[in-house]
Amino acid sequence: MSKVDDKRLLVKIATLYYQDGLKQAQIADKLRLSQSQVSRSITRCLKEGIVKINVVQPPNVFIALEHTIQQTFSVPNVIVVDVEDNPTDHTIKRAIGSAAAYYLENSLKKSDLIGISSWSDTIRSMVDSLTPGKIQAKGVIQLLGGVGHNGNIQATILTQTMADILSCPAHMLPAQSIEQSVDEKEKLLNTSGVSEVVAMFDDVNIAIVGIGLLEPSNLLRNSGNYYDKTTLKMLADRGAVGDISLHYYNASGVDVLEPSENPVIGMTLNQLQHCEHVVGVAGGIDKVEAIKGALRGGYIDVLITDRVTAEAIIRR
Amino acid sequence: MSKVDDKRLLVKIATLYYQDGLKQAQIADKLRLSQSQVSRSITRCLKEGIVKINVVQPPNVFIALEHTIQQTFSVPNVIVVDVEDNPTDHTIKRAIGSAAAYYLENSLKKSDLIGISSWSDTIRSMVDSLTPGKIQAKGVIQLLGGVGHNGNIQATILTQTMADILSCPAHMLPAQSIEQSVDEKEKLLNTSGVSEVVAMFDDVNIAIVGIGLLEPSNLLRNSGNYYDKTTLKMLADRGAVGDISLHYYNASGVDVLEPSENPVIGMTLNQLQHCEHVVGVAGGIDKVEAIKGALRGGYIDVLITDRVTAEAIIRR
DNA sequence: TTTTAGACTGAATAATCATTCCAATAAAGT
DNA sequence: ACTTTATTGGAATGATTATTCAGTCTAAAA
Repeated sequence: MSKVDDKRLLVKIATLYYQDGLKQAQIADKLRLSQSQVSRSITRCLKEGIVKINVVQPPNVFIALEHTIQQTFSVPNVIVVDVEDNPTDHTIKRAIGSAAAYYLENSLKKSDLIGISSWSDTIRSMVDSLTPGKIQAKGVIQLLGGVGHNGNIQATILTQTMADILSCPAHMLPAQSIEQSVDEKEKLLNTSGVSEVVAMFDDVNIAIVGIGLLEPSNLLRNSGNYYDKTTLKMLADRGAVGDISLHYYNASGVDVLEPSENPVIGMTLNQLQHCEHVVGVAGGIDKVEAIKGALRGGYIDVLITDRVTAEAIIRR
Repeated sequence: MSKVDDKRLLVKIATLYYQDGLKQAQIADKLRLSQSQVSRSITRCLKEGIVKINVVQPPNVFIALEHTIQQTFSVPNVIVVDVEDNPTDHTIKRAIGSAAAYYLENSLKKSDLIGISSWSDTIRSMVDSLTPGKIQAKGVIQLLGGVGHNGNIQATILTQTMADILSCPAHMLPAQSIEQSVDEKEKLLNTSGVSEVVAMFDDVNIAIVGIGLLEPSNLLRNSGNYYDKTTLKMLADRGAVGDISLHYYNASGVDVLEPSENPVIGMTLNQLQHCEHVVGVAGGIDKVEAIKGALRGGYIDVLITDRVTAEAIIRR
């Protein structure tokens, strides 16, 4: 059989298969071949470029960018949303929040126990974008203390709102974010109300976390729940580039504090690494190094960010 | 939630499946979906044209056939595509459309102004096979009126779709195909909207035209844009064997109507002869005489047809 | 409000496809 | 001429994908 005839046969098979939608068995029957031959021929068509499959990339969808980040940092999934070229902080948070809401609404299972790190504007924006009643969860649990001594209840409200939207119980963490001392923390960890919630951390399926800078976010600053200048200086000296739930890590993603020196009540970085599914939401040029650190630390399973930040992440 | 997010997910799934070769189960796992969802999404991608599968007809399989037609009719180029022995009309149109798309994608320059005669199933099929974003053009212009009195906008849509695929402006011809009378036509030719477009006909580099029978095509019949019985009879009496853009010619390829009796707004046969590059797409045994006429008239620079029709063309 | 039709979902299963295995044949080397 | 090695074909099998089904939810209609 000549090479041309061979090729013609391949084209014929490919046409019948892809254009006419025949099953391999039908084609085999028609052309007096075995089904396996047809299967092999189709494979060959793909390899030899007789059949071309292309995925049309609509503008403002950035699969390639996502792919690059996934490869570079070994993150299972990255979602990049479109923003204009000089986005405001607010625009970014809205875009990411909306994408995160979409992601959650399409992937949440009723049996999921969701943990949220409550001091993030982006997560707040996500909650705003969620459609109440559309999906359910098993529960929402606060991954970081949020009842400030100065009567701040923002974080609690966020958790409760989300639980309402998902028609499930909310589990609050009745503690400050940062306790006075490690001793204080230990004591609190043994009080009822705190201990039950902390014990649930290991059951959290999905953790939704923001990624923060050394500089505290607006929400945090207003709450008074953040480290004092001296400690911040110390963290900076140890190379901290960002935080997740107030646990600071360096450029390689390593926690800069020993457990014994950490006064924060909340899910630890170590626990996060063992959590089944961690969704990290963060965007903005200033957060690039913080995000990279989080990725390197292997804390994130899905990164949701904006185009401009994503482009900055892959630039060295 | 938003349409963009929805599409983004589809594109991502399609990319992972077709480009990265992941199994549906792996994708489901990665994106936290069920395998069924992934399968259904892929089907949707195919249906919505997010994924395009093209079977490339290897060129020059029928060199002898092509060569004979070129010699016999002095056509610069003939492309013959393979079809089975008793092809359905639909099969033929798809095969030719796909070959035409391939031809276009490999020969179009960014500076080309493309004219399409909009009432052809084959051209529609070609447009379906084009991959959006793969190539660009300067513009797409409608060579034949397409706004029917009965609200028909098919032709307009085809032009617009093609322009979108080629990322270029579309130039519509806001007129019916066949006007009430020659007077009516003259009047319309002077209205703005029509005159600008008609003036561009001479700048068209590449005209893509179907070749029609005296009997109107399905598309035309449905639109109501065709001659009445009496006129058709008259055309037949004058020996009309086929048409290009509703301009009818006889077996020798000579226009059967004087300019003064022609109520059609669109590129004339004379203009077509002077057009740099005319691609004629047509197939089917019933079209043999119409195709021969078009070839004899010297209207076609590239004929794209199917094997069975080609064989019939060279049989006397 | 209740009803009904339609649209989704995921689990299970049916259908389809890819691959393995082995025998047969052909090509190349000794 | 006779191995040896490579290639090919097809049945059986294992893997993957599409579809069905039963249940849930939504939204329109009564």
